[in-house]
Amino acid sequence: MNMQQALKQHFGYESFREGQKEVVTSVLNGHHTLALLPTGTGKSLCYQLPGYMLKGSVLIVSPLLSLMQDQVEQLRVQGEKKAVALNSFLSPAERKNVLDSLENYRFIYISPEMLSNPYVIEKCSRLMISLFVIDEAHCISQWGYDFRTDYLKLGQIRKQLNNPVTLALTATATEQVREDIIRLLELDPVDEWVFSVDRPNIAIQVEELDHFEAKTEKLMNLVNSLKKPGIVYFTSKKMAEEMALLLKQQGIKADAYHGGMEQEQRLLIQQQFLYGQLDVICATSAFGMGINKGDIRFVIHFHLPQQMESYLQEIGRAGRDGKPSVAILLYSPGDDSLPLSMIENELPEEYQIEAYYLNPERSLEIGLTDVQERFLRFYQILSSHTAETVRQVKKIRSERIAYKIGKFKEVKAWLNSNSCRRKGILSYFNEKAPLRILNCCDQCGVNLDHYSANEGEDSEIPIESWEMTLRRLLLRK
DNA sequence: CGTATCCTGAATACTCAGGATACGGTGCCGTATT
Repeated sequence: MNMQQALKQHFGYESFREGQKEVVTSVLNGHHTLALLPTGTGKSLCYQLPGYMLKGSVLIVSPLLSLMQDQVEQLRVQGEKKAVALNSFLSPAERKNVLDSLENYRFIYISPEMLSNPYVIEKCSRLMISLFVIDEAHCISQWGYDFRTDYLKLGQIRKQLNNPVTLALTATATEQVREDIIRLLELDPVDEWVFSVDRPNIAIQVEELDHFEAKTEKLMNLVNSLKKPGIVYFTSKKMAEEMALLLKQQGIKADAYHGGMEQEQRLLIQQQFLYGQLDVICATSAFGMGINKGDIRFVIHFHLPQQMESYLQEIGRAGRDGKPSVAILLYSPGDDSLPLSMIENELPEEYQIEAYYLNPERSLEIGLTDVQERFLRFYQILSSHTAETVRQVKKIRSERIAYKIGKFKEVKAWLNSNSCRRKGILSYFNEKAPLRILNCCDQCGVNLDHYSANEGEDSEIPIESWEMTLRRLLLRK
């Protein structure tokens, strides 16, 4: 069966979307592949289709339990029964059952943490793996060095799994991050498929306000007037909750979503938003990965993102249906402080590094957070000499902090620039400037009235400029 | 670096100014061996 037939048979599609064919072909030819496809392109098809055409099982590393459950659920709906999520939702008995019969599954989803378990590696190494997939592969670079260090082990694990053909998928990765992914996974040689991250139907607006109160007031006005549904991003859980409450009091169907809430509650809010019972989600960065909602009309940032990648990923949740949408970033003096302090506080301080390695018996007294403790434990392996470990970990710490501050400074530079916002984002991802579009950004000119709830359903909001239309027509085959 | 909260001392006020302090995001996982 060829690709086209398989596509029709298993997914019911007649044709591929941009990028899918190239990625699938590369994988079927047995090449390690890194694919950067814009949000909403149907990345899962890139490994599911080969899964049907190749012999063996597809092993998919996924960052979130909810994502895995969703994917398995979706496969079941498509009629695929041989799919399983190997994670802590399984009881010990279920887990043993699955591990003892891995070859019966065509699609196996797993977390990097679970896949770091030696017993699990051993079981998987006996499996015929047709394809090893890293979904949301930017997590390797973004989380691997500190927050979820098991991501850094994937290169080693890949070898223990006998070097299976590997596909790394992401929607946001700069050239540097892509290099990082390839190096850490030890993919050599590799086919890279990089498609534009631009989303021309999303207008980009940045607005500076004099102080915090003005920013809050602006937010209220925007949420009241803009066409919904929409997402408002905050850096603080508390603020997300307070603003959700404030919006509710104004009669807006809003609610909060963050990592501190009960799993059940998070799921409920997500479902309500998905099915239109909620219009506005006030969320932290916990919200969004794997959210498949096409009609999100606005994404507002009430706090500054830590890096351009996060920003692009978050605004990319708007307008997946291709209809005009808007991304608005609000900031006021002093907004730098929160991201900067979070960067500084994430990793252990120098004295804590010393205390942890030099006086392990006293390490409980130095008040390490969960993340700090795991960071120190992970890098313990660096040297058999304690003093050397301390020296190296201090170095890793300061380099990592400097790197993250550098990333944040890029956000600031973008904010303070006087040129086209879209051009700024694209050049950050090494893309050339796009053709001039209408309703591009605050620098090029954008009329927010177009995005207001009062604007009629059928009103046309121009996106294409005449130059673009002309070029599109000329290029048509 | 800001905001929120709690405490203290002033002055004698059903308070208030100002200092000290804490806090701020993302998620996986049997720390026994099967």
